[in-house]
Amino acid sequence: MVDVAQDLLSKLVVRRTAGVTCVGRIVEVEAYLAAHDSACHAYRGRTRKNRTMFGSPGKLYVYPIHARYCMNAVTQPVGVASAVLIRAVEPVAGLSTMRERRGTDRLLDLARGPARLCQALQVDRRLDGWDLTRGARIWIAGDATPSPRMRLSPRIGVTSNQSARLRFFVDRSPYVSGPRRFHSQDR
DNA sequence: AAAACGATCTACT
DNA sequence: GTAGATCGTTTTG
Repeated sequence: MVDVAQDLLSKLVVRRTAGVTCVGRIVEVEAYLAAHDSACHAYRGRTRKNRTMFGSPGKLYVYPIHARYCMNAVTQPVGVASAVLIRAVEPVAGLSTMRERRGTDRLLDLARGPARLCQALQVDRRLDGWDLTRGARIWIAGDATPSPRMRLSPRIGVTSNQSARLRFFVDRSPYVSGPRRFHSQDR
């Protein structure tokens, strides 16, 4: 699970909408660990809102927060409600479209933050439950980029289980949201 | 039907 | 660094 989160770092999120393809390199993620993690949306059991997390792996879990949306990849077998929150990507392609959607020209503000990147990639709740392995609309792609140096820290914005270091981010990337200080070892 | 709640963002010192 | 805005969704009466 943690290894899945770490493996997502430096992979690409590809988002295809009518006539436009936007791509971002993942530079920051957080892991949420089902039953053992009081900060996980699924901690208190299955509901309509978190049902995607309880489903099969490889699905997109989109949830609303503070009038915005954030996206996760479901990672574990059916019934184990773990997911990886994608917190920030480095814009790689489709930048002009991302600027339009975000309403800013500032490169660093395009996709630095979980709700910002959803806005830049035009992801909302209609994509909740989408199959990321389908290779359409939105999916994850690898590339030949060598594994970056990775840092760990507590997760951002959670009010419980703050001692867990389940935030992973690319060392020295300017596209990481929140504090870039780290509390632990690299990979 | 009303109120409360955020895994946040923006603008401003 | 932080106060205030924000609004879709869930929870409560």
